[in-house]
Amino acid sequence: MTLINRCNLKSSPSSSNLSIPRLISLCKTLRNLEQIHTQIIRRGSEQEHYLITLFISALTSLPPSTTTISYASAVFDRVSRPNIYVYNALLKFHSQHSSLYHSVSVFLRMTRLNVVPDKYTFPVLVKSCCKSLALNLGRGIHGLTVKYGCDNDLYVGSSLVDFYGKCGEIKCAREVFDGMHERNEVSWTSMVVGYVNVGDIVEAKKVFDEMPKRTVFSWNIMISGFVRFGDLKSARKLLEEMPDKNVVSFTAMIDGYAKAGDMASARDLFEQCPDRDVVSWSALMLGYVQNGQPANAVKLFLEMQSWNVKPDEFILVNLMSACSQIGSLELAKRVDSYVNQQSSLNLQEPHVVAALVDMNAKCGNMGRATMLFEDMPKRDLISYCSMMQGLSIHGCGAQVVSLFYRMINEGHTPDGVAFTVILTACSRAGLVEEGCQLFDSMINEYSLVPSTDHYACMVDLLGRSGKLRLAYELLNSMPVEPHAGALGALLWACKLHGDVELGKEIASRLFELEPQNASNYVLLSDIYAATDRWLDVFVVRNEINERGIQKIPGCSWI
DNA sequence: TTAGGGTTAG
Repeated sequence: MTLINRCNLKSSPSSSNLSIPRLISLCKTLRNLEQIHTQIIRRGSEQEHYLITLFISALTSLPPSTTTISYASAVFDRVSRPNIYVYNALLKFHSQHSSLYHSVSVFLRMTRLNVVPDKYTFPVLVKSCCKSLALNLGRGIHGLTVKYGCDNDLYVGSSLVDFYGKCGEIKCAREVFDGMHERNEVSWTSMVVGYVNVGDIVEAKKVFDEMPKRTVFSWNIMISGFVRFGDLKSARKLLEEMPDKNVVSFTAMIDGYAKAGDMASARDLFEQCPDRDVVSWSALMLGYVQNGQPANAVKLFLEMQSWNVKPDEFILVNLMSACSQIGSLELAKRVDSYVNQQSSLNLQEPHVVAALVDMNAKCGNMGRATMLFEDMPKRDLISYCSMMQGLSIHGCGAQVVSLFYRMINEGHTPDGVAFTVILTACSRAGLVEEGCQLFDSMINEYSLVPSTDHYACMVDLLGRSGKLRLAYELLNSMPVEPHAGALGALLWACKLHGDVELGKEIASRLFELEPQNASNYVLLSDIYAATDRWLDVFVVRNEINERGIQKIPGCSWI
């Protein structure tokens, strides 16, 4: 039965137009709207601005898809002389569903046809610029608000404050904000968002404190602002003071505790959280994954299912990461088949496939990982990195290198992460020449600045292959102080190749950097022991005891 | 005539 029949509304051309707005307001799906559209055409109402405005607005509230974009444009294009309402409805549609290009071309078309933009035109246009961080275009539009006399409007002002703040132009945001004739909670909140965005948490708090009226939005932005800059104490204080906390407020705080590694507090707050949604479950689960508690992440997933919360792709990616950490092939198989049963999810999403590839590779099912990777209709940088990483941990260095070049040939530009993966693979497989060439191309061809991790990879690569002096020179040529990882890699190499003198020097630098890390002392004592320097062994061991350093007992999974 | 606006989170 169609919507028309269900509503028991006549569809004859003589019936009043009022029935169509009523029908449009009842539409929940694209299919419903298509039925109404048929009615509009049948009644010859395609030129009625009122109806078309309502129709495009209804399309705007549907979930985004390529079908709705072409549909909205097609409906609009049939109107011979659209008025400002129709234009504004289409602009709003584009600001939410499609690219800045669409919005701008609609705007240009309307001004060319002498349709004068009004105070409703600019907020949506500014929002489109904001989404793309199109600063110069936004500035131009700001100028046009003045030209068309809309700059004193509350909504235009608020959208500009938001726009400048999000683009990092905080001075411009403040200027617009200070010049506003009238402000409401949204204008104030946008100002707070701007300061949080540029990292000026002090000024953000000042504006927040000055706000005449705070909303749940403004409280939540301030809490997540403190969380973002690691000030958990202030965030928690605000959460306690907040009158009507919602799930977002709690989730921001849970996120903060999880990032700080305080999973006990995160869990505690999660228990107190009202109306927990999939985002709050996800925040806690990600915390468990990132803090090396994969078993708790899996347990939480099972708990979530008993609460009948539908997992989304973030939850499943977390579940797969947890599974990768556990490394159980049995669990991986179950999770793999579970994920594949989730028909509501887009399994072609690159990051979902990347997680599946990663999980299978880390749990020892390289066959399945390869199949998933090769079956992808389109491979992106992330999926390539997952596959290369998988091959790398299985020691297939040569395959990683050829995959890396295949990735480039497919038109992807390697980033810092991709180079970390490839350099690690070269190091593991002893591919010294390839590694050096790649490190060189990273700097000279791709203009990337190597991070301390990249240097650590190279030091490891050179060190393992016995080129200790080269590794040492590279270490000293680093523009920033090498971190413990790079020094530690060289110390290992010294042990491997029995270089006592270099080992001594590197160890002393490491002792300064991490005086309480027992493994550095043990490594140095091993280096001495290998060359029968037992007195030195004694001195180092003694130092461990004197400094009260706790040795972590060795353990094995085997 | 009727119609339309801006701010939060993995």
